[in-house]
Amino acid sequence: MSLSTTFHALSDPNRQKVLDLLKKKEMAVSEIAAYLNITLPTLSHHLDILKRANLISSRRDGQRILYSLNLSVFEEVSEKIIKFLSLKSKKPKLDNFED
Amino acid sequence: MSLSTTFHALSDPNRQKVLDLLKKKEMAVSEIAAYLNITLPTLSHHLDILKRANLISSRRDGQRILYSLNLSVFEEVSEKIIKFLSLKSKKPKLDNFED
DNA sequence: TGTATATTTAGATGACTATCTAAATATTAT
DNA sequence: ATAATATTTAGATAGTCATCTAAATATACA
Repeated sequence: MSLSTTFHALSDPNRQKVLDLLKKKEMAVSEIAAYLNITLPTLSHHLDILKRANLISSRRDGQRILYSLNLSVFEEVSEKIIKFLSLKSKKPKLDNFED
Repeated sequence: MSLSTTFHALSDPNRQKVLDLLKKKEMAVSEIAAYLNITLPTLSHHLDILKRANLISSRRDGQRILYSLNLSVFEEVSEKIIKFLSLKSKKPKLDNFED
């Protein structure tokens, strides 16, 4: 997953809210929706983007589908971003950019 | 500046390269261009986006325009992003999102 | 003053985004 | 089986994005 894909996934306020919610606990779609002013299809779309960015996962529980943060991936990604933001990095290997 | 604006500014690989270059030193547009496979107008556009996100500044030096990282802002922004990425954050005040 | 160099602005294009309503799918309960 | 609940998919729309070429602006040099 490229840094750009990750940054893009994080660049929408509704997706940021979703992640903030899922940091606390696993949640069903309609439960998440209660915190956002968007329709369920739109939320579904955002969840799909976060899923493709590998930041969250889902599992079915009866009628509901529960979404949760991909903890380990999220941490990896955070590391990567922090490294990118770091000013002390000596050799930015420009040719090695994934993008 | 909202987190979304910042994430968006960071979500393009060419802009990431520009920032990585400017972390090292102040650079003229054509100097930066040498590292990227885009035309000067496109680079100019990216510089404008980074500038609007308050991540970089420019000053004229003769014919050239030198771009540099807004060090203090860049650090502030990094802090903000790191806080957002932090899993230990207790109370994500969802209603207080800038976005 | 005219020419070369550096950068930005204007205008266009095709791709992608967030959003919606309506319809489809899947599960549970009666 | 039928109805209710939960979520996703389909299809449309208006807006934004990265990119380009061509033209404009600004500075320096001869």
